[in-house]
Amino acid sequence: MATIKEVSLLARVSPATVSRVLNGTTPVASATRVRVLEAVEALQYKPNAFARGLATNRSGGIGVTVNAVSSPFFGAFVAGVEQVLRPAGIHLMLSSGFADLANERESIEFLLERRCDGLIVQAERLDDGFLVDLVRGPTPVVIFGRRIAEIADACVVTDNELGGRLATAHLLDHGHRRIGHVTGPLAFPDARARLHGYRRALEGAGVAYDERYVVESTFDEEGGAQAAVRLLERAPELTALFLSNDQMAAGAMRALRERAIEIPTDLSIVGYDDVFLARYLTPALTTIRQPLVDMGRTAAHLLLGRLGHIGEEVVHRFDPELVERQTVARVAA
Amino acid sequence: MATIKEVSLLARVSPATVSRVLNGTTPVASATRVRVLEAVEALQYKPNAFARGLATNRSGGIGVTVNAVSSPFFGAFVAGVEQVLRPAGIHLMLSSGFADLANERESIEFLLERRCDGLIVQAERLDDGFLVDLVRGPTPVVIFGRRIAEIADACVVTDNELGGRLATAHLLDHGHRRIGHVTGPLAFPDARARLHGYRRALEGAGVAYDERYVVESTFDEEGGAQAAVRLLERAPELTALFLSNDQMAAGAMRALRERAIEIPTDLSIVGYDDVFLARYLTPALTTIRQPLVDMGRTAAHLLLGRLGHIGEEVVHRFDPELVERQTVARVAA
DNA sequence: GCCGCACATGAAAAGGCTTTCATGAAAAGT
DNA sequence: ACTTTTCATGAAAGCCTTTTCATGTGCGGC
Repeated sequence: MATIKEVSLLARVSPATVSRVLNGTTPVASATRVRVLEAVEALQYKPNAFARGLATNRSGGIGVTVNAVSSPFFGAFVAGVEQVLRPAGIHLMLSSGFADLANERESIEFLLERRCDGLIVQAERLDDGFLVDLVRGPTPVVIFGRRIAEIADACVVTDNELGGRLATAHLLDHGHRRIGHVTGPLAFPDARARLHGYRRALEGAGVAYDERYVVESTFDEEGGAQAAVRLLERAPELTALFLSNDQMAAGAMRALRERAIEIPTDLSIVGYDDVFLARYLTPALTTIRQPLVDMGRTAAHLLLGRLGHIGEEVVHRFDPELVERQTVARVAA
Repeated sequence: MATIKEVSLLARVSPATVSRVLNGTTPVASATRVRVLEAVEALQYKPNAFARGLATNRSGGIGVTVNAVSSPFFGAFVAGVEQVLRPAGIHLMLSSGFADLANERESIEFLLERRCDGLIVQAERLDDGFLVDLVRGPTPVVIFGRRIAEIADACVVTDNELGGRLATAHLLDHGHRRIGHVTGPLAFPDARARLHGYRRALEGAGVAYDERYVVESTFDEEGGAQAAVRLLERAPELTALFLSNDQMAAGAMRALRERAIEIPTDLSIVGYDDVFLARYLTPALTTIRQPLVDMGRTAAHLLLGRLGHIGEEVVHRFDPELVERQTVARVAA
């Protein structure tokens, strides 16, 4: 593989000049510039990323941590990130935290050691303090999917409370008054915000919040199934259920079907996330969509800004929206 | 950030010795070793990846290209890869090709320029010749999901023909004789192999292959929907359909439901891939599963082997298996 | 027609690590 | 006890860029 020196020899200039041509740092006489470019072409010269990194202390790569590469979220989000970073010549270094505290921390340290120029972090378990320190540290960081007040302008989030309100309001609009809610683990801010939105929507409609109608569970199918069953045993008068994510909703739907509860005739359901599968459930799931691709793009733009590239104006908080499908029925008022 | 020199000063040794301790390249007297390690600890020293790369010409990272990060495939596969690479201290550099020829080539070149130590490539569009050259080039490469005879030991694949046979045999076993097949674009070797399996299974069961029963389409829902409709118009006597992937099957199911064709009563369906959504379709889709996580792990192991790490014995060709759910009904013989 | 300037370019240092080669001390052999 | 070998360690070169500083050329201004 050719080095800058060989190029400089062929072009009869110094290595410094080659560097200048390639990086555009200093004007170079156009005659010499062409000579250099020809030499580069002839030798198929590609700058050595290590040497460049050593000299500039920048890597041209940014790190991305996600809770789980295999989560359905992840794909759309990373696709968005890549869409903007790739044209900027920046590559992605990937590491997943598998929703485990130690692992998430390790992922980040791993990436940091690799001296990436910036970091996009989607963390579920790490506490706010850690993230605040991280953002205030030397490496530019943007936090995805979590809003932390002290570092709000490093965060790209959706308004989970709004989402919770939308979901609940949709049910209220359809005449439901006894609406249950299965939250995710309340350790997750997302789950808390959605719950809060649920509560506010109810109160806004003059429906009293009843804590018997709320149950906390895990963010997976099994969690949704069990919680739904438990909730209906405890409060059979419920006419609708809002679940804190689509997987949970899917689990609930299955469990209820097994118990011969018709959806939406007997019970209406709203999920959250508009994950791929929502469309495929039967009946198709009414849910709340987060604009993941856009959020990925935004996170990337934000990071570019922090890296000193010309920053676009950027929205930090995205509004989720309701996607109406077939799991909500109207109920007599 | 501390450098090796500062460590060496603190430990009262030369930088060379520090390097030796850290890399274990040369034995070091245990007394000095402890001193060095203590100094490393005290200064929180992390070797500079650039300098190291420059000196060794290795990056400690491997590149992964996939056709689309957002494909449901991708997550499971990458998770497998990461499971083995991460403990080896190797990081992933990611680039997606978006199933576009120019893009795929570019992805690979991008990664190569970044001097990654190895490459795991899942390419859909690139021709065999390119991949052969790539594998024979200086950088270790393993090819995922595609078998090329000349470089078979760099390939990790499933036996798509076997998969096609399994799907078809399952239908035959259930008494079906008039079985349609919607193939993916025949430009894809996977699609060809599945078709071939379908054909062999039929012939093995003494059922004549009828090309009116086969239609080529795209690997997405729309493709599946249109092809299924077309096929049934052309050959209403069909009692079963084997589709070359799950997305297609999902599309077909939806289109058929709209035409009041009951599944599996009126028509049985088998998909391929056992993508996440297969479980969630109603009725749940009977399909062929590929062990993606295992394949990812294997690809990673294989690459490690080529990188000179102790290589585990490795299986290159995985057997897919049938996952029986609810879209196949028995038919009177 | 001379001085000072701008401008293009080169020389060289710096960046942090690995690795080869050399050296000195200790261990083994006679 | 003296030479030979082994072993631990240090000195220094090399990896390839970028970037600062210096130099030389040609030009405009007086």
